[in-house]
Amino acid sequence: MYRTHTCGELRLADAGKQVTLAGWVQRSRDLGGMTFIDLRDRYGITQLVFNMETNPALCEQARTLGREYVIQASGAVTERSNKNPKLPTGDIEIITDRIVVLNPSLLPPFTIEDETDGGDELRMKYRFLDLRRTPVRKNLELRHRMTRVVRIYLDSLGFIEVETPVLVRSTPEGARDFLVPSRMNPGEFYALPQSPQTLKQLLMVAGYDRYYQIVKCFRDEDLRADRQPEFTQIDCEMSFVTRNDVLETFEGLAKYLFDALLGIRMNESFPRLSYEEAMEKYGTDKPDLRFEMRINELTGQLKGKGFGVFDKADYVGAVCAKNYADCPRKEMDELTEFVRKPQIGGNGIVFVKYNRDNTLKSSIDKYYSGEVLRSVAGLLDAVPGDLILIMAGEKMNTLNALGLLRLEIARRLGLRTPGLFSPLWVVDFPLLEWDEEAGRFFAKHHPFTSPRVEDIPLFDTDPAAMRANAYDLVINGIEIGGGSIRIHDEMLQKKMFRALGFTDEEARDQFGFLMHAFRYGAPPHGGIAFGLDRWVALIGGSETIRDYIAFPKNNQGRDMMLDTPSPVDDKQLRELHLRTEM
RNA sequence: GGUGUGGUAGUUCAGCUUGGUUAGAAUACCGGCCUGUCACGCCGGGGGUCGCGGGUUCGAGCCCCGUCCACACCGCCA
Repeated sequence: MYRTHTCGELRLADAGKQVTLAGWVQRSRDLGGMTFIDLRDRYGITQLVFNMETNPALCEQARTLGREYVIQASGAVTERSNKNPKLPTGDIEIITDRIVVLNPSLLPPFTIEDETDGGDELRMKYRFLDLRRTPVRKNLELRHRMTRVVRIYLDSLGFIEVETPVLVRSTPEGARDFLVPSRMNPGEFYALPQSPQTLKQLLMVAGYDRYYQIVKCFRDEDLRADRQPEFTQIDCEMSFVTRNDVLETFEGLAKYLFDALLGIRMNESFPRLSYEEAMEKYGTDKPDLRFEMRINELTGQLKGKGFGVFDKADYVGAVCAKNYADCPRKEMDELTEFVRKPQIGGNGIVFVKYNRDNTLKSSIDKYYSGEVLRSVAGLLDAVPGDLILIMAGEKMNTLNALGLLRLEIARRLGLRTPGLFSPLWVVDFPLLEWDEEAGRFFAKHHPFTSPRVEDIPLFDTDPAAMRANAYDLVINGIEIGGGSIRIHDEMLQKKMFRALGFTDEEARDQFGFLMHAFRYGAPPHGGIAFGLDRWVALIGGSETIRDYIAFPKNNQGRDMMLDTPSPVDDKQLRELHLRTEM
């Protein structure tokens, strides 16, 4: 037995016990006559003490221990004369009588502290050392508690977890697939699943009416702070349910999670916003509702009054920043620069200050009467002290720019309150999206999403106007999950594939297994999938999911620690029929 | 594919605006002193291909061009 206790559990009540601890040397303090060593493991830190007077040989040995040496120490738990209130074990120390070096350590390239001196790159390369740090460990512990809570909740509702294969069939729709060559089937490939979508639908056909799986998914697309090529979904599907059944079931999951992990009670029902409403009011399909600052359309009020920029515009809209009328010139310039960035593509901003003396001041005063501006202020619920920011241009571009401007102002004014969570459902997404480049429609969600029943006739007249039985859970401006009521009828599924430009043969080729299954009694069904990494990062207070993944990939999709992707032997390539010449 | 920021001691950074003596700080590391520290303290020390390549110049960490790498974002992500 290497240890009798962990480094985090001994208290004053344990004083007098003879114990053996094992762990890593966090730090040592050599005071000459005596030496202290902080011994660390997953559970905490316990102080070892060595005295030159009572045991000089051992004290000398303790001085030779370097950072991150793995040691075993035995001794008596003793009440400290100088207690450390910052440490749970700070009332006691171990008067050590024996140490064994289990393994020495090279000097770590960065400090193993809560606030490390190591940069991101180095920490990723030495992730096994970074994982020793308390903040990183706490992130993984949070992730563990979260998956546990998810399983408890879904199990209580009769969901069963079913594993689906990782080697599946490549599909043309959606993200780029990771491909796996088949040795036994020359020239043919498996694909890693982008999600278990069709498999869970087949489980519904099989009658497993409440399924879930905490499952790795793979997408070969460029990375972001909140996107990794392999990530984890909480994947769920139910049979004999309406959209409302699904939303209520998983609103329950969200509430249960926030309560269990953060002690936050969400008593109100989550607001439900249509996609159209979200776009009109917030300029995005994933609005941050921690603050208001809605977008208001002003096209009717401001267009056609002689101000060229607005007259030419397809759309004029504005947001009202509360208590921001004192915004200095420099900040107004920065905001203008912000919307003009190529990624945003705004033309500029017209600022209207609602001064505290009740006057309105803007650069467009000469084009608009006081009454017009005052009515605009009224429409925006502006009061003295507020700042109105107006943008104009093509409608969707301008809404998008106003949406980003809204977030930027909120960031500057500190309105995106950490620790506050504002969830909502966004519903009624468009079913299809026209792709100019490909010259055809693509499914906005995926090709198995059902259209709203009343919109089905539009398949033949106006596909772009069709709304889907799809929904997203959005919290604080982050898309946490999404799903839909699926198509369970072969004919409707065929119609959908035709709308996406598939011939019947192509559809049968790619998704024949699903369409075929629909002929054998497919129940009405629907479901949802949540991004576990994003959700745990949100709860942990970060927007970087890497912090919550034990071994993440970098921007280029590389694992810096394993140093992979990497070349492979010609022999392997030949076996896989990827190389024929010798 | 594109835009931006960065790359200088083991590490995190300053120095670059305005080119000019031996490239600094903190921390880590090493040595010495120290019996109640807990971010111990004090004294001393070692440590640099200024990412890489080219150019301008009497002279480049600093200016210019190219390139590689990291991070953030756009495209992309059903």
